[in-house]
Amino acid sequence: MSCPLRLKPAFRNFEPDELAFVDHFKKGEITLERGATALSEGEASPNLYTVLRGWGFRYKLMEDGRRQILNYVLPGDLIGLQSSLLGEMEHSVEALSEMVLCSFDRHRLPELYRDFPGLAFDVTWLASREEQMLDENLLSIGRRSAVERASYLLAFLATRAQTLSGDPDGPVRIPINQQHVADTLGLSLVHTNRTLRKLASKDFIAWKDGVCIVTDAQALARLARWRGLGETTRPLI
Amino acid sequence: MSCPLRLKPAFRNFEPDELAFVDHFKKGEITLERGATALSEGEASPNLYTVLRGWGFRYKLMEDGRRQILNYVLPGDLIGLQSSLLGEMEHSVEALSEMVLCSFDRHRLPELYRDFPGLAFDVTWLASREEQMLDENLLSIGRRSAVERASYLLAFLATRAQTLSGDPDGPVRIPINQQHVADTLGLSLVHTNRTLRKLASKDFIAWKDGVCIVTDAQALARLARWRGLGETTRPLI
DNA sequence: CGACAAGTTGACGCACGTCAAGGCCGGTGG
DNA sequence: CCACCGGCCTTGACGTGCGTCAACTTGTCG
Repeated sequence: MSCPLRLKPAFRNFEPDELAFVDHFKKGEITLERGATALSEGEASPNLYTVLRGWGFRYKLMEDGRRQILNYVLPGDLIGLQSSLLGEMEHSVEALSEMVLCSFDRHRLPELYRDFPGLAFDVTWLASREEQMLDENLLSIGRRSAVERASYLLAFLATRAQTLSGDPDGPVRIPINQQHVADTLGLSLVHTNRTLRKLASKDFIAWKDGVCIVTDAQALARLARWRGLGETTRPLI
Repeated sequence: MSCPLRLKPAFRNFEPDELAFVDHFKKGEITLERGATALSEGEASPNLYTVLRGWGFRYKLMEDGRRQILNYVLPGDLIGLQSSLLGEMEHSVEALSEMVLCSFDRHRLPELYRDFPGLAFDVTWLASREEQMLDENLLSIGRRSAVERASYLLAFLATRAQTLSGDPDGPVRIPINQQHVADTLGLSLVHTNRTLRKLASKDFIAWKDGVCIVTDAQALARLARWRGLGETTRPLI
């Protein structure tokens, strides 16, 4: 049951015994429709997942309906770690496209830590990287203008997608709509639309069939004054 | 060299061999003045620290000087993990008061993972908790109004301080000024001041000698529509 | 005494939010 | 075949929360 993701250059190579354990640790695969909820705020999921295919997003809701998207999840990302460690999810995860998840039994996480320190290190690595992304996101929402924020977000997502696909240039298709962008940036839908139109008029992006096409990620990064991701190869559980 | 922090009820108990390793892992103690920088963006620090005493904050800067405070660090928090795992700090840490740090050699982290899975688990736990705090912070900046944001921040910091002190009520002294609040909330200094005055006029907080006194953390939490921290006892490295 | 850090307040402008309407498109049902 | 609908994007008009500029206060330190 070898994982097709492992072949990608973005991921680090594993030792045979590590691979054997991960296979063994794996419970099964789950397919989600676009719009389906992978994990819900408040639940104590028995599972931990690695995204194999598709896009999703993590978000929080307030009682009165205000929604904040915290980050996006792409293939190779680990989700549900919070509930595994802290007992309960404090955010939800929803699929943006059809999504395939690889599920693990969270009760066997101590086993992983006991027998495979290299993999345990990788779990921490992934958590730390998520933290780093959140830091940049916080800077963006707190201190960037609307145009800068939108530019940053799209450059960020395009870069992540490019790293995965291995094609650092060329247009990227991001399966989100403007409501997602608004809820990520902390802006209203109307103002988000006006902001995105500015980027579209410069031909940095385009909207088509309800998805965003990023045609010039570098220009967006420059506009946002964003340095880019310090990408090295990464682990995959 | 037993740590005075360990005696506090907020932290979990350790096994003797774990304690022995942590002692052994420990390189020394560092004292920082108020305003001193513990870690700098861009550097690859050879150290990992646990805060023993005092307050600090993590922040990022943009080239043009805009500053965003990401989170605050209190006793028991681990700092410098990013640089240990990902190679380089993407944020800085500055002391808000005199601060004592316990330093560890980051090159020995693999050793910790290899021989003490329980401690490795704890490191991940701390990273995951940090992520959870950032999530709430992001919701706050993205979706809460100025008054709600300020209320949330002060309730949050007061709660953390109370958990550490073991005194869940009573006034809390938070060693920050209004510029820190502004840079945390993503607001201007002037508007932050006006917002804080509203909270002060309701006697939820007071400013004195350049520090904030929180007198009614629960009222602040209610105002911010914040559910509070899901605090259990926590590990300490 | 001046210099500086930190809080406070008023006046004014702008970036953003809100309300409202309309267009485009694919899906569904008569 | 058209009628209707819902999801999504778009645009105009107008209001407001917050930013900016500027000045004053108070306390502390030299």
